[in-house]
Amino acid sequence: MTMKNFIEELKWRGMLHQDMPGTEEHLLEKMRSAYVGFDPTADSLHIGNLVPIMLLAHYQRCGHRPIALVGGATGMIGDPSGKSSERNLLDEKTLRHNQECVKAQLGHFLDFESDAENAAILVNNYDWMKEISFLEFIRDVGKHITVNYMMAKDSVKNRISSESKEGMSFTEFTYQMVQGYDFLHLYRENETTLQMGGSDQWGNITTGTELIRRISGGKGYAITCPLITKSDGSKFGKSEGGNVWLDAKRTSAYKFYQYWLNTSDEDAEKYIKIFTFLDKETIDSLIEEHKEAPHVRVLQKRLGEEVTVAAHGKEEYEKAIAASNILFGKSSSDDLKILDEQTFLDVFDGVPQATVSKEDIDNGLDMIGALAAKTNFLNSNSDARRALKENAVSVNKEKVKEDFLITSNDLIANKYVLIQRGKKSYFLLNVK
RNA sequence: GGUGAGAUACUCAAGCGGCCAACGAGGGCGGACUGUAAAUCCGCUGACUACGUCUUCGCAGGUUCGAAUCCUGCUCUCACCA
Repeated sequence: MTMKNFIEELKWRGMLHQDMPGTEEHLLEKMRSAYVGFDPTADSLHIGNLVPIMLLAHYQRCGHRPIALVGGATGMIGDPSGKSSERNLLDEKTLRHNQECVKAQLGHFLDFESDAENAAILVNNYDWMKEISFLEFIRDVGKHITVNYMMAKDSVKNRISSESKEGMSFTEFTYQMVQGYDFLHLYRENETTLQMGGSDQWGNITTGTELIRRISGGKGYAITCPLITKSDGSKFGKSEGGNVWLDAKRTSAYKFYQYWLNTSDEDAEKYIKIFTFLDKETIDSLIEEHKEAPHVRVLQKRLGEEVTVAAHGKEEYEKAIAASNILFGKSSSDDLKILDEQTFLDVFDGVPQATVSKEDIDNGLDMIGALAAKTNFLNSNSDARRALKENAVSVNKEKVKEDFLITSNDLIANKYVLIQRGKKSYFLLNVK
């Protein structure tokens, strides 16, 4: 089996931040195993985790074996990297639950199932860490690393010195040892010779290679990828609602797709290389196409498609497209009325709702009542009047005036009325 | 403890007896334009039974036909001096 040059691949995709000398040659020799750690602090990964996931996925496509390590043990300690304060600890039951969820999500990107030589493996460091006693650990592992070495790491320095008043517990100080031990363990058990991670993980990873060298006399390698930024300076992976999660229950496929679609032009060029498996020629021609007609947003659309299909599947992606067309396209009230109830609810998932009685509708519901008096969608009747005067209000996608009355003719699926203020705020009237 | 300055809407900040629901800026919202972007332009931004009425300018009283504006007390903030 010939290996595709993984380092080469990372370079043109802009995913290589640092690599340990000799890594490229090491990977070209034959199939190697590499791992990335995932933190099971929640029952879902978010798109911030997507970069390390893609590292593994690209790695597998280059012919190597990816290992996803769920940090059951390390998650109990908390990584001090980039954290200014002590972290809360999770109990074992929560961790186990989270691990199961994370595992399912990784399956969308990595091939765990096939019997190919380089099928992905999932491991949990709790499984080996729980057997080790404290005495054993400090004698067999701790003996090999000096405190001086550990103190020199940025993650530790930042917390102990300078303006940080919080200090750092012994537990967090130990973190790098525990993570380092993972590498040693995988090196011994699975012939894992490479650890990858975000650039903030460099310090932790090198503690691992150090342990491998000192204890086993072997050689471990390291690759880090840059932290993903957004050109406008805001944080990647956050929308108004908080994190963008991979779990559809937390972030609907529609919102997930929208997040990618709203990427700025500049970022889209970067992201399409990182978050999709498209080859260089395809991406180059897409970028070319995008430059000629930026308003068509081919880059954003393709990016959204690739990532959404990967994370949620083709069907969910198509629903997201349909929803997007309804919300942002030139859809009319007729388009809305065709929708079945379930699709309708999916599209307007998370939109504020209020219930009004059937009689109100039969008598004809005036717009002040629909917007404020009976529903509290807007803060006050004045606000409602203002919105109407501004020509901002639509019922079922059609602009209405102050004297409009909602009647049973306006019901969608016989029980809903869609009200809008402006382009972006939607309200759903539920008729009972 | 002493002296001085201040407290105005989401934020900053005018106003210092009637023309004040309160200038202006930022923010927010809406409209036009547009690519579901950026920039730009325009409008709105206390409430209500709405050409009018009511409640708001730290809190409580008072003077006056009339107070955010003047007086008294209180609370808090800031600056300077002990």
